[in-house]
Amino acid sequence: MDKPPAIFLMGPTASGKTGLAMALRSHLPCDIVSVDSTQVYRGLDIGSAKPDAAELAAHPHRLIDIRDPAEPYSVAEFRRDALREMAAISAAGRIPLLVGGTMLYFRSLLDGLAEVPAVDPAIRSDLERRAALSGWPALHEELCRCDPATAARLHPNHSQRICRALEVYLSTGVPLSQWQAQQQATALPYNVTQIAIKGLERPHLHARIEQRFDAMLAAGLVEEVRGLRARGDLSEALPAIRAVGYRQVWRHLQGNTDAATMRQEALAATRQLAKRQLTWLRGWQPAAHTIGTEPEALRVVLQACGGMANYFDNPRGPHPV
RNA sequence: GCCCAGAUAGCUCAGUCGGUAGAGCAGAGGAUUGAAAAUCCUCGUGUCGGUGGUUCGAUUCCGCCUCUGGGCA
Repeated sequence: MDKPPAIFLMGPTASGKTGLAMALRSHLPCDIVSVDSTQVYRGLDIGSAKPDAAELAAHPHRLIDIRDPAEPYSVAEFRRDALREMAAISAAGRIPLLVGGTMLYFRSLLDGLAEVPAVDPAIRSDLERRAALSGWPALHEELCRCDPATAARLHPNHSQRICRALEVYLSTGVPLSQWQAQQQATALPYNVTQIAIKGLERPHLHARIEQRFDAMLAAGLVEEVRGLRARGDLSEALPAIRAVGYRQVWRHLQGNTDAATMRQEALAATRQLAKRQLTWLRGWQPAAHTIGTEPEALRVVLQACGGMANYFDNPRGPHPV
């Protein structure tokens, strides 16, 4: 094995990833990198199930609290940031432990991304304005003319991806499909052990989701969101405020829903998130080791990491640094 | 006790001028290349509250019963 080791710990929301990651650290010399599109935002603490201050002090997480909620983050930035953090961890002779549930982010590390130049944000707002007038199917027809390959893959109602494809073409003059075709195979320079927590029965996972959301409410989630609203510069259009839980509480604070309805909507949104994460995991390539969430899982993890057993004896790793 | 209105999918409800019914939400499955906790696609048989009656045929009309709202006592 030429490449340094790395561990991916993936799983649906509320499956116990964070706890397991922290437990792993007492057995392996690893440092945690968060793979979570919501925990990147400062001030989104309770609702994003961020580890608390004591946990973070004992187990530092990289790529948490790196963004203001008013500034959207993106996969491309994640990939860049994560590779940088992983390199730093490896250079220190430790193992990067990537933990989270944002499956597109994991995917981007495994497969790379097309190198599309940044696009002018004004183009997107213009497209959205036009969509509001004539509907996304009309813009899909337009995409058929400038990027038929991408258009063929997209349903005429698929707002977000039609918008992205059009803005890339309008901004760069080159179809998105062409940028993607030019993408070079960029193998991740790590020997990755992938672990997926997906053994939970659906009713059990739903029960955990409910229990955890009620704990979030008890911990002051509504107050947290009230504070975000009080800033005055945030809106439902931002990815941070669209996050599961935040969106529903935001609507509640606007007076659109009562507390009971807000809770039901948030629970449903969380279940749906977990379902989508499990859909990713079901077809995951290369396949990950599957584990449950109980203590025995730790043993399975360590066994799966057997290839790095030498790290137990030699914390500096198999490579001279 | 009397009067009125309801009772249809897990939930909220629509509908059938009598020919066994369909939306939204929930749920399930899927997609996923710079918003991804996002966005989008597909999937609806349920004693039409119970029971008698009219009818070729009743979830639909009529009677009674049960339950739930509301009103009057």
